Amino acid sequence: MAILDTNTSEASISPGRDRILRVAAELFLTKGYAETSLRTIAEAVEMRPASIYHHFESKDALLTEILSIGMDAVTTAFDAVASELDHGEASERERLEAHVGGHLRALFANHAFTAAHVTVFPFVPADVRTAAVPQRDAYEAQWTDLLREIAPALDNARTDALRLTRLSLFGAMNSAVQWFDPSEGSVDELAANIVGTLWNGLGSIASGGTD
Amino acid sequence: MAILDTNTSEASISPGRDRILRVAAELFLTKGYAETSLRTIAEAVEMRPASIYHHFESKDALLTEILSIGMDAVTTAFDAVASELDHGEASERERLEAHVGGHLRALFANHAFTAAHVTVFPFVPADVRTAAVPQRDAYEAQWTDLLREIAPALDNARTDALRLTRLSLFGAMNSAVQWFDPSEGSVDELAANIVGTLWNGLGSIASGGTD
DNA sequence: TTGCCAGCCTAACGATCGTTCGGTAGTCTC
DNA sequence: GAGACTACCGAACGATCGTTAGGCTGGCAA
Repeated sequence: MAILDTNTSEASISPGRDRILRVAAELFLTKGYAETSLRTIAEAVEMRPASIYHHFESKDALLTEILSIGMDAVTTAFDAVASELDHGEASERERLEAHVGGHLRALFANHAFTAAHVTVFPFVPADVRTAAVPQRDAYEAQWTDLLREIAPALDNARTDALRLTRLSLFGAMNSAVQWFDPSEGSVDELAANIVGTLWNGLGSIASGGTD
Repeated sequence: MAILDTNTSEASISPGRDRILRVAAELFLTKGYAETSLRTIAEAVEMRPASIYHHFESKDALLTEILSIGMDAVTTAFDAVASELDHGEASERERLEAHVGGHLRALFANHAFTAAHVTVFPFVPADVRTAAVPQRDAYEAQWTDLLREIAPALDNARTDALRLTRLSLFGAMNSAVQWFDPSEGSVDELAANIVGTLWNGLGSIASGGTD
């Protein structure tokens, strides 16, 4: 899956450009956007600051593309899982687990790009944020629809249960990026684990019975 | 509950100082730490930049105190709930709901101070971060212990279920700060809602049965 | 009345920021 | 081999950053 050549009509893969994107995404993720200077990025890719402007219009444009790549990765993963599921007859739980697995795989495969979305997004310049919002909202809507299909009873405007469930799920999935090491454990196992927790609930294993 | 006079041995409440803390916390939360200049803070409190240095040693020191106030607020809330629960005989679910309510109340009462912890923390300067880590870890441990007591079966090192549950719960609680309006709905209802979702699980209301 | 100090000020410091201008090597085309 | 283009560079621009030095002012203590 070619994640790095977003909105490039031709397959014009520039090693320098890609390197900048990858390194900058990593730095933005770990240090923050404002905290990462173009000189830091340039040093990390063994270039001079001015050279970055040959590939990107501005620092903001660089960030915008990084965020877009990240959303593309998870959106593509979601669609791929959805079309796979179309063929068979999967249970609700299996559907959910498949999508969680897809999200997690995209998360770890494009680590810095997708994770940057989680941590950096609240603080990016207003222009960059508004540019990224539609893509984010669309992905969010895909999950909302999925959860609504799986558990229609959640869709109660008064209690916001659907929203809460989605947020809990995203919280669990996205925070995994900060502690789970895919080289040590299987991502599928992690997905099964997350869905299991969400599916069965705490009540089923509480020490004092099921209330 | 006097949240604002942390580590001040005497009750020396300075209006100017408190104002700076409150406004800075709000700005750090919404715009980010590096993105918020001392001149912006000064303007917001109707002072000159230099005046801030009469109250705080540096920008980092200001942030350090803000983070500390935030952790104090939730820790104090947790302890208060715990000592209240000591008297009666609460069920597991009631205990959990009481603590979630306590966390949420502290979250909304000291909005900017506690919420700053959630969004800003990953990017704060290294010195500030290491200073804040012990307080954070201690609060995290309180919740881990609580969840372990409520559902000992979660404590399985292989599957990380305990960790996942805590992260899901924190994800749901802390993200509430970004969309829940305490003037429109009751925080207790929100707590009951969050715990209800976590307790019963998705399986109990899935459209296709309980798997 | 004098002295002190908290609280805030003006003015400026050096450092660092994103960005731009005018190049120079190498490669490819005709 | 002339011209064009890609990829990069050195050097500098103005703006903004956190921070500091030194001064003013009003109220409280002696």
